[in-house]
Amino acid sequence: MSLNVEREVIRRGQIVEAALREISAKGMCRITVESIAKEAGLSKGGVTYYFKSKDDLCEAVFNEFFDIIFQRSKNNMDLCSDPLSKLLSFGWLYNWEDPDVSNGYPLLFDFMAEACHKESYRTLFHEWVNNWVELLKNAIVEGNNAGIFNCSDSDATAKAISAVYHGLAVRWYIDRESHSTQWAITSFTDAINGLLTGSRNKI
Amino acid sequence: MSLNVEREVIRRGQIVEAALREISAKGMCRITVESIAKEAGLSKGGVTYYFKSKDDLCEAVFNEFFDIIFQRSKNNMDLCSDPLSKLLSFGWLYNWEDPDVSNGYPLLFDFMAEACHKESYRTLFHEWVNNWVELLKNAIVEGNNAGIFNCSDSDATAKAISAVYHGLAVRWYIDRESHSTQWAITSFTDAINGLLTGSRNKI
DNA sequence: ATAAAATCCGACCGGTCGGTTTTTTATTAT
DNA sequence: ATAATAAAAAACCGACCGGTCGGATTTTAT
Repeated sequence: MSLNVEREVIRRGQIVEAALREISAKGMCRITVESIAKEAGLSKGGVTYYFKSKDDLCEAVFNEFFDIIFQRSKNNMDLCSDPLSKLLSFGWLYNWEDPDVSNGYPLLFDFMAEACHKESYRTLFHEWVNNWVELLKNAIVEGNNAGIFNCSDSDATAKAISAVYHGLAVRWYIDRESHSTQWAITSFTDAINGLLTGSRNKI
Repeated sequence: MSLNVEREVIRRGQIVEAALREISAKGMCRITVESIAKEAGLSKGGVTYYFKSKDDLCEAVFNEFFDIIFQRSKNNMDLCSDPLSKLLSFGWLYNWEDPDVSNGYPLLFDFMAEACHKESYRTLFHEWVNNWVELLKNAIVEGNNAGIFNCSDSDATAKAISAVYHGLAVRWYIDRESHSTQWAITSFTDAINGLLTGSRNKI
């Protein structure tokens, strides 16, 4: 019995990871249940045994993906001690060598395109952003208490920081010839500084 | 003859606009040549007479879309006299009532998802961004000359401003309950200020 | 050892889509 | 008026996809 459960976990993991690679490589509307099965090393029937529909599987993929990125972000931030470097600890998301990164953006873009037409995807996105914002907010409040920042609206500021990172990442990923990693990091730093000291947080 | 040309221009316009509405409403992978034809008020054969493939048509749609947005941005900016308000003249892109806006984002997101897998889309994106950056760069240089700004790297700064706007727009559009228009505008203003005076432009 | 349950396979079905071809209708030129 | 040409509609085709299902195989329980 416990071996069955074990196997189920393993199989679902295999399938989700294969689907993740497939979506990232080809895009959601160009993949099939069969191509995922092949990538996972089993048959179409095998996949449908664990996921009752393609949509079902895709949702699992996105959940997994968001989880991975968030966990890594959190772990990375926890390595930093001072509040400002915590806010700047997302530089790893501009690292091409990292498979989570290079595979991640196509996935994220596909997800957002879908989110325009699917309520459930929008709420998932909302939750993901929210987790992220909470992380940033904690760092901001910490900085406020330490007298480094002086943010009266930590929530809005955190949301803006998160959004700014995203915007820079889009350009960095899609139009890489014109948007270097250095450009992204410098822009990120400068923009965050502006947000921390901006009109929203003036007394 | 010239009457035929006239008609062809009109028809192609009809079809492109119908396709634009369809893509925006349903997403690229859920529309068909037939649904576009229906929306345009003619038959499948009528559409393929003017566009030899679906891909062909989609490319025309994106070209049209990028053109519209850029032209409106430019016109709007030209209404402003001082450089700073020129940089801030993109507020209309956070206006739900505007159909170009509410229909535009799903289109843009679909486009970006596709761009991950299609070289030609990436170059189109590059050109679009570049046009936009030139616009911003002009305003920055103007501000430099007037002694209002002091940007040593107007290109990188312009790119960052453009990217920041984009990032805020994504959140504003997809997770609207948590990201108000006021939030977007304030964030935009503060971030731009940070970019204009940031480390990149320090002597 | 054997029954029962879980797992996996691959053929198949209904339906859809993009693209092509054929037919019909409208327009133009002589 | 009629032939010729262009435009639009309709019919059709081949390919593909998601989901189902019967059965083979493997694992677990008795």
